[in-house]
Amino acid sequence: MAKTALLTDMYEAMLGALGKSGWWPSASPFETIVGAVLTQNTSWQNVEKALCVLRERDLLEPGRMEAVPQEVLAECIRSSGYYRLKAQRLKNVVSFLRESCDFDLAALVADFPADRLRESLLSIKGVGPETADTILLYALEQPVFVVDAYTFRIMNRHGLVPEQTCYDDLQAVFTDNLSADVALFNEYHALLVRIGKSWCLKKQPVCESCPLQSFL
DNA sequence: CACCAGGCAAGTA
DNA sequence: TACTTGCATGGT
Repeated sequence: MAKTALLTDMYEAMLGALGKSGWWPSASPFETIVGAVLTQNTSWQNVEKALCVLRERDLLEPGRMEAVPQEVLAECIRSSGYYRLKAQRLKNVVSFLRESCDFDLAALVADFPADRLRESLLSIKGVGPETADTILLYALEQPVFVVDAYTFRIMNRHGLVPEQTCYDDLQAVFTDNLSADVALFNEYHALLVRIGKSWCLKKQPVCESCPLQSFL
């Protein structure tokens, strides 16, 4: 299929231009999950500050995050924006982890196939498709392709998907044409985000310096 | 000053 | 079903 070759060429172009990304930056799967919630519609720079505070307070561990009052948790993550909302969302996630696997993330993966696990994650208030897939790929190392606003912008901009493409359809473009490989999906999403940040794909035409220009 | 950032849920018509 | 709005800080 031609799309497979196109997607592979795009990947190689980005990797050649930017190099390996080394995602997800975190010390533990739980920290990755917390970061996934905090980065919802928020710059990673602001998320890092919140993660630093959580680390200092020794709260990047599910049992202690469960124990701390929500208002205290909210103050810790103030820099990440939507902080009252996200404190509630983190509490929801921690409750889910307690009830579903007693904080044993490996057991979570062992007990459910990835698609059932995705449904469970989506049932948590505050966990939508991107956050669920981010948790599955970067924290639980399942071969799930993460799609986000950058992915859509880039693919739409290059005429590869129509304007009103929904999350699942965009995700299918990748999963239907690439092998289900954790390392590949990890790096591919990371590269799309990094390209999206560096090359102004918002209003102007794609810059001449964009590694993806040749795919227009 | 305006605008954006690695979304999501709830409300409205 | 298909929009719209609230959530909120910090950088450019």
